[in-house]
Amino acid sequence: MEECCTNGSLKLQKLIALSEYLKIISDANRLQILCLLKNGEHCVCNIHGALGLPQNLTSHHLKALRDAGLVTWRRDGKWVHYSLNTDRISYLTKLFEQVILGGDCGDQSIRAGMCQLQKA
Amino acid sequence: MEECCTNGSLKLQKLIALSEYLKIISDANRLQILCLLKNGEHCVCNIHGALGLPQNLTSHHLKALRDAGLVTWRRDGKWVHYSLNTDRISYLTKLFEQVILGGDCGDQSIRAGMCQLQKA
DNA sequence: CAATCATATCAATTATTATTGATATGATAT
DNA sequence: ATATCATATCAATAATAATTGATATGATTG
Repeated sequence: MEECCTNGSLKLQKLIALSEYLKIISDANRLQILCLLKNGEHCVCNIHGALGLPQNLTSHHLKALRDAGLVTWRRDGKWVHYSLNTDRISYLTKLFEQVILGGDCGDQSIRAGMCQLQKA
Repeated sequence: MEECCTNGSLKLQKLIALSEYLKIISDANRLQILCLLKNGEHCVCNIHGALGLPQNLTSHHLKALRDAGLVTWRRDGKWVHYSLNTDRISYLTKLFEQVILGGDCGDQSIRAGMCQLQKA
């Protein structure tokens, strides 16, 4: 049976995957980048201009988003344009719903309202 | 007009609030705690037992979740039982949807596909 | 009230991440 | 080819957060 808190269970794998994504998007600067990209693709210069971040820091955060697969990019002459990877955003959203909102933990070994130690 | 990337805008405030929540739940241990609490309230002993975490570390993470308002607790003799604050979870979910999925950035000063620097 | 149990707090350490400054790369224009 | 522009990378530092060990608190039991 699929369990929440058991080593190696599918639910735990999903939970850890979600945790990794959330670490990436929980940075306010990166979240702003994602938000900005909702209205279409932008070059790095626009992104760091809009957010008031130094260029290298912007690149650094974009790399994190790229590595997580949350954005894609294309080169256009001197410029590089970034876009949302909407498929990956959807996947992240699905994971969020499954882990945070989805049914109960599934761990039958621990029942609500019945403290294990209370029995002893 | 409500903007994404402008100082003090409502969207930015929401974005920062979301960022704070995500920092709390992006820790795998805390995410496991939340997941475990989906099947009802649990005492600290069950939580640290189920996750295999030391008692003090579990308390530490529970404090973070409490401070963020994501869980509530009640004392029951020697035990303390924690539960999800489902209202707050719903609010977090709403924020997530608004910031991540909601309409575009709203920042008219920067238009998709048109690099500011390109004009110069 | 002394002992014990469940939980919380605190200080110290370790680990992780963000930020900065300097430099490299890859493209275009002169 | 050289200069310049846009972006990326790298090393160093600064800032944050997780973990540990020791101790405190609050409740219960004998």
